[in-house]
Amino acid sequence: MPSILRVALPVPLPTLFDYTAEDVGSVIGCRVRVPFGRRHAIGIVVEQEAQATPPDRLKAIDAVLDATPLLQGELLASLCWAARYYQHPLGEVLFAALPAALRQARSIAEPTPVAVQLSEAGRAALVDPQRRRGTRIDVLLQALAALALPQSAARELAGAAALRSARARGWLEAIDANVIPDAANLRTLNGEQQAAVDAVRDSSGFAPFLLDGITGSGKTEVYLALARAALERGQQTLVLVPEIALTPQTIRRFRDGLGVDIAVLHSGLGDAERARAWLAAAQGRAPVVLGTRSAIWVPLARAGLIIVDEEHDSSYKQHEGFRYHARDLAVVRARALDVPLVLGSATPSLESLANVEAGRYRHLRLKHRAGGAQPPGFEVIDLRHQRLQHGLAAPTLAAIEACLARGEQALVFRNRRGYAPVLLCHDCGWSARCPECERACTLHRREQELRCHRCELQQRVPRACPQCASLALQPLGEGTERLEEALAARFPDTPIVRIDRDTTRGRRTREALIESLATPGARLLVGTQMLAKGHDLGQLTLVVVVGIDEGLYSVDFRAGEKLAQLIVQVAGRAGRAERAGKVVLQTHEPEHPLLRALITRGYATLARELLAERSAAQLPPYAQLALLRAQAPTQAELDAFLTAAARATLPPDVMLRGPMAAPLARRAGQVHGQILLESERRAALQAFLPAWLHTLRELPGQRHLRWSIDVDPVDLY
DNA sequence: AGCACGCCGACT
DNA sequence: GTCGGCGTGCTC
Repeated sequence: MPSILRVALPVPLPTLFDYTAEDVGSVIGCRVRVPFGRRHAIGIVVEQEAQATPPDRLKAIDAVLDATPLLQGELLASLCWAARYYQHPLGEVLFAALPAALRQARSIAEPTPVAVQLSEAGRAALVDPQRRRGTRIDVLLQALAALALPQSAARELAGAAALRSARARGWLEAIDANVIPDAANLRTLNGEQQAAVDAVRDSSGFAPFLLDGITGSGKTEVYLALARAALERGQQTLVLVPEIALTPQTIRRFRDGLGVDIAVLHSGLGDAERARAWLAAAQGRAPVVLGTRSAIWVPLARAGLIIVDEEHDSSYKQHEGFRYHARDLAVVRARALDVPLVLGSATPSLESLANVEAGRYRHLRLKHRAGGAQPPGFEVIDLRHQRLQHGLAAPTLAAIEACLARGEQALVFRNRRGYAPVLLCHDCGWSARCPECERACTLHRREQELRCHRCELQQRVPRACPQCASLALQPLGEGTERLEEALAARFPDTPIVRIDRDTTRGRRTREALIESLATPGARLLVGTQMLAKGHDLGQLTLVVVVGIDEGLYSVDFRAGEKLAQLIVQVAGRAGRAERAGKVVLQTHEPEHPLLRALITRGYATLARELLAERSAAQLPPYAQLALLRAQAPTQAELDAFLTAAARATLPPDVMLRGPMAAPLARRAGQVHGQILLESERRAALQAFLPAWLHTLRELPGQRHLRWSIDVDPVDLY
């Protein structure tokens, strides 16, 4: 019987397209090639109904491209849910979830084996007296004599060439990576860790947990034990980590801890590799999938557990196009898969803490540092009336000096790279701005460049002010480059390592730099966010945080939460078993309530206070937001659209604020504006949005206009 | 998003 | 006389 297929196509249209097909069987979730306008396109079937006499005017599909569905069951349902929730066209959502290699008509790459062991021939070769010893192949055979290795571990051990030639000689054979080798080396858990593991392991079905553990408390050990337990039940674990945390160090930790090959998904991967990891997960061959934000869309044939590490991290929110939040979707998927979910953080988001308060998540706490290290103490340095040397106060420098004199290591943290965030003319007030987006340009002195950190646009540094020809151009404020220079001048005999995006171009240099930190001895580190988490920085006993005042004065309602999280995360780098670390905070507002609360009462108490403020002000997580952003070449065109949008008839429990100018209202020759929708009830907002967006699409005069909707925006820019 | 159709300016 | 500018409209 012929059927009608409802097909999602990768176009920014909020509709599905219907086609006819003859005798295709069940093809929901399969890719199809279809005629579309005057061209052909690849789409995904999302609905199918048998119909003896299809209405004419429908075109027929060209071909079904998959024998088995690429997207199915729970994943397809979650994707449909996300498309509706984030108000994004389903076709684009489905294609965003597919690895690029599968978005085309190409057939699926043959999977490669994920673990290797010695074959019969390999065992014979091992004892063959004729065979040369001490070669890389020999090393490989010796290692495999003891136990099977994940392919990646074998490659790392002997090199790709040796692996290839050993396989060519028939000495190796592929085995199922789900065989759990004895190589897993899990550390013994302390009582708190064990209690957390037990709580999750004893849960059944969907069960969300907030694993709230201070830095150094060993959250990763808990993840490993849980993943191991899932492995023993023959189930898969999906682990999400923030962008900057997905390092070879992290991957190795999971692989060595579990003794299985880890399927890694991140942006740096080639199309083929990505497709292979994705398919391995889909077919249930990958026992553990580790990835960043987009890995939330991996299909899991035998799901057992989802883990979101550093769940407060804002890199889980996609900032353009399909603006989803991977942490929130982890909840959706865990529920649909009926598996436990562990959200881990030393500084949980207020959203997750509110879910704990509401009884929706269970709260697991790790209050002690593994190995008995002391938590660091805080010292606030009042910058008022102080003479600063390149942003550093005398007491700060004294603390650094004392630390170095003891032969210990200090970290100076500044969340701005470059030399100075602003270049200002002292005579006329001109400042260097990006010609594209009008933002202040950062001075990079070594390269003699002005760079825009938003659009990465580069200009030469002018010798004189372009406006008044004065030579009095002054760098204003300090970035990591300037701090490094100032510290090098002040402590000429101490080695200084700067770690930011400028000094770590290329993955390898960053790893090398960080590994060089492990050697003992006095040393100064200067760095950005990159240093705030994930890495083991060795022997720090002092952390100095520069530039926190910017966070205290920000208009963003989440600025306080973000600043507190940053300070706690950076502070977590300090201290070791024998000696408690110290954290120096420089500020012009030593009495600021947020700082006082954080230092005297700690993050948990501060978070509770911030939640009370959010509740009183009716802000998230106690209100739901959606932000309409629009841009046009002229103010008139923008205003016409936004005022028309604001005229909508609202349901009683949805509030509309605006139109208002966006922060950075003019950039790239475009005027930006926005409208904010608020509601106490998620359902009310969700019910209103589709109709509203429908009327927006119908509005006339959208020739030069671009607009988008952001459900649950993380920053209102 | 593509890709066509369509109606107005400077070129072999 | 045409090549091509991008405005506008459609895609089952």
